[in-house]
Amino acid sequence: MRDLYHPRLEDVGLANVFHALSDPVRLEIVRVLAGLDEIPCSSLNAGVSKSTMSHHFKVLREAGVTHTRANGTKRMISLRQEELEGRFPGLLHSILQSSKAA
Amino acid sequence: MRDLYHPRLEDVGLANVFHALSDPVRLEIVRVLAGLDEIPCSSLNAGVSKSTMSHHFKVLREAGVTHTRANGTKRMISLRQEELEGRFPGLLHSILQSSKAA
DNA sequence: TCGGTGGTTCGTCAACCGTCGAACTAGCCA
DNA sequence: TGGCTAGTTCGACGGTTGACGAACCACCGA
Repeated sequence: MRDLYHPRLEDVGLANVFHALSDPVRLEIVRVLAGLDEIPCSSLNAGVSKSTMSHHFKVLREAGVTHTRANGTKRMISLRQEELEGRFPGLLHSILQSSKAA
Repeated sequence: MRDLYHPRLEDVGLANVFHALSDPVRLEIVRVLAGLDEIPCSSLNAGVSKSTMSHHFKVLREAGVTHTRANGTKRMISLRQEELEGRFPGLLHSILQSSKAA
């Protein structure tokens, strides 16, 4: 397993974040992650294969949306909530509100 | 020229909106449109060909983000600001804030 | 009626996306 | 060591995207 690249949030563009959120599977991941602190990747299941999930985790991570950390054989994933708030104030909150409504 | 399809906003998913905003050209269009009431399409120029602009206008329109209306030989385009606010409260505002910051 | 203007549509292209299964890797525990 | 579990990587696939130019269409004004 390679190194886990996490971009600095100041290097992330808004369009990149939107791209990461433009897939229903990834949007659902973010929705579930909200509020929770840090959960193992394995506890997320969107009905797609694990290689596909791995791909989606990578997209979210490289867009600066999530943080992933190795913990034994597991990966712990979390939202970069505070950092996102600093970079794009109010955005995440309204996304979560909107996804709740939809 | 065909009819201009505008979806009902209740039929639009959040992922569709994000997809529409995941392209820098379209994000810029939305940014310019914000605050302005209604402007002719021709006054927007993002450095791409007019067929490409037409394509982007269509994507935004079909994602429920903008409204387009024929006016003589011109097309008038506007943000569906109030409707979007009703469907996804706070979202557009934070998008505009974030795009201003970025 | 004819030309110009403003947009759309079409066909094409290369690039990218989401998905999968198969193969692989890394850590844990017996 | 050997097997189990969790996840990544790779290669392939079918579909979508963003871009362009060429052709077309609709309206306006002369």
